[in-house]
Amino acid sequence: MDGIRSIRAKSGTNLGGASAHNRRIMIDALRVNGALSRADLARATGLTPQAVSNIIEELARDGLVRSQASVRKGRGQPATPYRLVPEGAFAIGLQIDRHVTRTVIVNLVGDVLVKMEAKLPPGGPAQGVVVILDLIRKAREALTAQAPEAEKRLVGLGVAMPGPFGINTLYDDPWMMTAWQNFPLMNRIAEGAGLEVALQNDAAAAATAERLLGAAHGLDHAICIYFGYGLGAGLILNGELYGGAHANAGEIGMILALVPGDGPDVEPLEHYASMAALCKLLDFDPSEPELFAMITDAILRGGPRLEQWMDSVAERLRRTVQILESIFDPQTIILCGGAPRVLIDRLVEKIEPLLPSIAERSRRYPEARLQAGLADPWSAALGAAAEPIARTFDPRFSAILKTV
Amino acid sequence: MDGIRSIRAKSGTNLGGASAHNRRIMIDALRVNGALSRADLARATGLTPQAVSNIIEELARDGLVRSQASVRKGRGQPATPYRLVPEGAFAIGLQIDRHVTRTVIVNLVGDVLVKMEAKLPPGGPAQGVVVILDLIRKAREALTAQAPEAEKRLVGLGVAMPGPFGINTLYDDPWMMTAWQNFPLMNRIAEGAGLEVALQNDAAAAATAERLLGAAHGLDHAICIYFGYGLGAGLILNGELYGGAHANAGEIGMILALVPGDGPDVEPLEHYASMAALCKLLDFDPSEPELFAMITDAILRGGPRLEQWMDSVAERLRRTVQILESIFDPQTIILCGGAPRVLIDRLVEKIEPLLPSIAERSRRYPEARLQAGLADPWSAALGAAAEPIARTFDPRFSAILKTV
DNA sequence: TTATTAAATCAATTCACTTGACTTATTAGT
DNA sequence: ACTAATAAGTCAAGTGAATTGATTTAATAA
Repeated sequence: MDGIRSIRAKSGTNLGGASAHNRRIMIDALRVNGALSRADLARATGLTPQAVSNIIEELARDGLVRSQASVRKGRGQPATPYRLVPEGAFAIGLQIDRHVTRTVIVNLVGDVLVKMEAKLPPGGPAQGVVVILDLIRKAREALTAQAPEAEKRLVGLGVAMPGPFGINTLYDDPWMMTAWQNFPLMNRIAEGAGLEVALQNDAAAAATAERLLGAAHGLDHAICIYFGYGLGAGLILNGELYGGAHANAGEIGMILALVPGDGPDVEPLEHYASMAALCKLLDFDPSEPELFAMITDAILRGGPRLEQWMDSVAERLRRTVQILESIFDPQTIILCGGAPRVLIDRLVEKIEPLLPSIAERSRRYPEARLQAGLADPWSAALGAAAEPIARTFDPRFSAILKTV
Repeated sequence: MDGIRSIRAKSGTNLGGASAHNRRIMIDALRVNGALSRADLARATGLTPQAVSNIIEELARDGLVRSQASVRKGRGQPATPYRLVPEGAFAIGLQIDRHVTRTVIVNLVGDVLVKMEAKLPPGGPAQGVVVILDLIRKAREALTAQAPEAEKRLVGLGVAMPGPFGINTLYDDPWMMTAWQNFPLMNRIAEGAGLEVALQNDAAAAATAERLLGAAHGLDHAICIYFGYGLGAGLILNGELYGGAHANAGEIGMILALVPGDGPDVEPLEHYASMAALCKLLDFDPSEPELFAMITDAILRGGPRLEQWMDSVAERLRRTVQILESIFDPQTIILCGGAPRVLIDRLVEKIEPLLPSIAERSRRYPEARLQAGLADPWSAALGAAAEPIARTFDPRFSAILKTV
């Protein structure tokens, strides 16, 4: 179809693109800095005070920002700070996991307003999608009960699923959800919900959440290692989530040998370091509703088998962190996950001390080389909800350009 | 100094930023597609024909593009294609290596017009900078002899040096050029040459060269593994070189254990896979002027020691490729280097077959998963020269924004 | 009390892209 | 050979968001 004219070019832009960008940086600045006056915004963004005034006025009219009491801070007319209005926008997040689906609704600042989950029937996507659409409907009803005007301000629906996408049989195993990926799920959900739908893998979603309201808040270069049922990484580069050429970037669970002593038939990292591996070790059923509590208990009880597993996982992750630092030179690396808090915290402890790398610079950031992030069964769903917010309001190159 | 106002915000933009971007995408489109009519450009970029007409007219006035004979291609008025004018801009590249410094001057389309090198005196940067400035002066004289108008059209001077930067003693070894990095070299060169100066590590420079005129031409997601005296990677993400938070991204030479069988005291990858390691193996003096010829001879002669070394390097790089594919999901990976052609080609051969990864998709690009790129002692210098061209003419997010 | 400083606005201007009508040059079809 | 259709490209007026420069407002310092 594009065989006739296969001209490769980037998109142009115009006044509208510039204007859209300026609106986004205002919202971004308020999100990162809390509350700022127009004069502050003008200085920080390089725009003229007049331009900022016009933009803020418009954003206020749209219900996205609001002034608060003016503050005297020295000579001169007192400044009127503006802040984001939490009820300015809402977004739905949906996580589709192996045995369960979860939905979350957040507002502009990332407050969670609705949380609901449902068991997925074993019949595969054709039956699953019915459950999913029903769950979304119920969540929206709950939202409307809390905030009657919210429906009008829904900016999108984000979906998080285990990756990688578009690869049918790399390893023919139950670790991947092949059937789900081949089903036209996004179309069905978009139709059913009447919203813009975007798909991310779990790790990317978790990174989106970390950036909106977690440890990566305001950072432009951060790597989030997502320790969930599988293992992945969300890459925040230049302030944006990086997806690679086919939206599968960050699949660190697929990495092979890492640890001294590994034999030639070593399996992918994910087969050692993941909740799936832990469930196998403890002989827990991953579909068990009380899984998180059971794992938390098991870790608190301790025991040699578990300690040994955590030590070996920590050793692999220590190597992984060193690789990621060498490759990305990030501000920080965040270990987060759809895993119990204790597990993430214990792993971060055990991964220290880190291996030498280029991140070992004399003048470090406020940020540590490695830190713990969100650890919650809901973190992927939360990240899915963060995606439409980020896509609508975060400054991004692609938001400036025309769509051809 | 910024303790008083520590407001974190992104820059805004205006008509000027949009306009600058549109000029850049025109040049980019012509670079990638060869020659295009205004109508083609309008369709490909999403701008109106009128806007394209104005921009092209201006670029032609500035001597950056030129029309060629019009072509009839069916019904309708024949199109007038435009192409880049090679003499529209020039840039100087400078490579500072352990024992030698090289300079290259290229034009807008990447033709090499001048190539010169000089031995670096052992006295360190204070004496080295004299040699360097003298070399640059001579190169410019040679340029003026060829193209009298070129001096006015010099857009900058790129410098390539071994990284990492800003890290004094990670490994205290002669592999790094600590003294050089602590010397205010860039200031001295900028003063001496009267040009904008930018610093990259060798691998980043090589990637810049691959993108301007090598295997990554027109690709937006490519990883260039640079096999030189050290080992590094240049990361082309979203069409731009990615430098990380501190310009040290891509230091894959620092990665530790990789290969099944490595012991716990494994050294960084670079100590196995690099020209430095090869020189050690063959007992060659790296400062030897005929080094490349000697290595080429040695490889053509073959021998068990060399084969074994290449096998082991190939095994490590195979793992590295699998890691990079898993992490970046790129369109392709390019093995290039300041190393003899035969070595690069033999390594690419030996690295095949690649390990399974997410890059193993059914519908591959035209591009292979792994391919050989530029292999030349001059490739880092060439890349250094490509940097100012890229910075001045390539579409980039930061080029749209105001400088605060 | 006055001068200084800073926030914020008003009104006019600018500039690059867009819009819509028009010209020019070629081929397809009768 | 003529006419209609198609496409490239231009002309001239219009648009919209940021800029410019003057002005107003409200605070503190001297």
